[in-house]
Amino acid sequence: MNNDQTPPVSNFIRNIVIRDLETGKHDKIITRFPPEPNGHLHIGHAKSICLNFGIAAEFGGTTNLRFDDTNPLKESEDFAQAIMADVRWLGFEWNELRHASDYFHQLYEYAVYLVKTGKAYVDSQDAESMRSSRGTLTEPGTNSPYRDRSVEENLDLFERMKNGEFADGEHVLRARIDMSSSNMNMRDPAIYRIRKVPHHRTGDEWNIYPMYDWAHGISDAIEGITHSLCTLEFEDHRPLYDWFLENIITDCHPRQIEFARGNLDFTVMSKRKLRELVEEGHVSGWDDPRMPTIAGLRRRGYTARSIRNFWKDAGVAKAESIIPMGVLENAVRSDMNEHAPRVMAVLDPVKVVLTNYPEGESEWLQAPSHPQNPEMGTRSVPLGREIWIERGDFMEDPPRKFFRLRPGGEVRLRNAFIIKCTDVIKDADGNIVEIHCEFDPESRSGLPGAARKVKGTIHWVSVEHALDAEVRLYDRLFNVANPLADKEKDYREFLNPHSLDMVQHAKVEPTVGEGQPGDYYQFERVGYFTIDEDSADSAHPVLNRTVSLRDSWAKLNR
RNA sequence: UGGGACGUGGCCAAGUUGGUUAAGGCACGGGGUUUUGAUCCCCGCAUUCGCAGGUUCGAGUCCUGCCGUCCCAGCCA
Repeated sequence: MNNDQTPPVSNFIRNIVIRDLETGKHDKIITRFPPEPNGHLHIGHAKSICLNFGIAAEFGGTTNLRFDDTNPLKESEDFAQAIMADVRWLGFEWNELRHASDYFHQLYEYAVYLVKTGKAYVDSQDAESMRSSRGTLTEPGTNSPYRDRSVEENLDLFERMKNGEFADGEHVLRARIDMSSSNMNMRDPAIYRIRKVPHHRTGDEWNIYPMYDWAHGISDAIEGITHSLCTLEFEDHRPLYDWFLENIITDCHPRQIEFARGNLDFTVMSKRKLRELVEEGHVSGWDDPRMPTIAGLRRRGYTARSIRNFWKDAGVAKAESIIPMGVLENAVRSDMNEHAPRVMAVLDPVKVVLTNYPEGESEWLQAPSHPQNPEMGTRSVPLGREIWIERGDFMEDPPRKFFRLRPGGEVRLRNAFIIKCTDVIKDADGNIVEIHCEFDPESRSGLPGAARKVKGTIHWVSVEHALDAEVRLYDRLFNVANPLADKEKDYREFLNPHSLDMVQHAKVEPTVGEGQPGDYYQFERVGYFTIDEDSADSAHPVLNRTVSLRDSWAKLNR
């Protein structure tokens, strides 16, 4: 299957980079991943991370992690720390850690330069006036009455803005470009606003903070970025990005290239909505295993490798797309199939008594940790007279093609021997409480008799030795593919009430007790499960279902 | 109804400066192996590239028109 060793996939950005290297425009590629520390990273950010770090690494270049921390109202060091942890967990290491705030002085000096060259002015209209004079999509804007202030006055005002002589909103520094531009971004965009609030890195040093457009391109130039990759909604900002770099003095002019975000169905991806889900308690936190956040996926059991492979498979292009959740699920299945040790666990247990097995005795069998990969070794699996099997693996009156246990029928116990159902014990209400079986000693794994063919093989766990586990069965967070499609209804109305199904007393093999949080297993015939961080007691582990196994039997019965 | 962008099979997506059989993955269908109805292995799956014209010996690749979808009117990023 796909893995990191797989050859790179062609895409238009990679082609541009290759060409720039061939033509000698650049001899080293430098990219950056520029998150705003105002929330947690999600699977969509992972696409950008894989792209930025991946493309630089492929061509021997480097990537900086740069926090776009220009809005102290929304940002915090906690988010920054979480973001760094997520990037590293995904498997990437930045060349340099930078912050837009590292450049606040340079950004300010460049702004002064812009004022001096007559290309920026202090506007003293209030926000409302600015909005109304900006025009509309089809009508040009009108010039601010303050647009033609003298350079001296602008310089004085801007400095006083910096010095904290004015209140928030009193003035704003604007670039003097073109109020009638068909591109709204060019209608004298604000480049500095007054915000008399402390910044998580610069404290109360500044009373003014640069806007994204001003800070971003210049930060790129300062760092010598060669290719500034961003998402499609910034396409309209490119003329501004270029205008700024053309109107200050710099010998570096990175190329901004836009690509489409990666959307997934059955979830929401906007930071605002994810925050709402957390703050309103619809999920347990940013790392709730149902969240599309990196932290959530990690806790769910997704491996970093599977996420990288997912984005590699999805590709990079400019067409907006929505990728089925099944594709992401397939990426973990594929990765875990290769690496997860196999183990047996019964989620919905019913007791089976092997009537011809000696009472009071038990034994330890050796079972392969991974049948297709002997190098993963074996583990010891205990077996006794009483075992748990999956309730669904027995039917009194089964439909056609049911290969599991039935009255009088035979089935193989995985890694053990063949058993035959001889009796079914029920309670007063007719519920099955116990199933009696006889085992065939000749059919033990390893013996010649094991070659005997029976139609089905089921998993089981020794009653005496079973660990009592809490298993959390996760499903999609929403019950519709696109929770935002319905304009009449709020996306929260589509939250899937069954996205978490807690199983309190699942029975698992003893081996699982040796695992640590983050370790994952394949529960044979069931799915892939990861030990949760809530797992404190090795005798009572807590496991999250990352994803189920493919189930063509269930599909057949749909 | 201003501007910017996108439209290749169910979902992604590759398609070098037009050259002739339209990659690959996922999904799907069929077959085989199998002590996981998993995995794995075969085979199949767009006479066609949003639509309509045009240029050309030849067009997904060029031109024209049309249709559809997305983004932009924060002192957010």
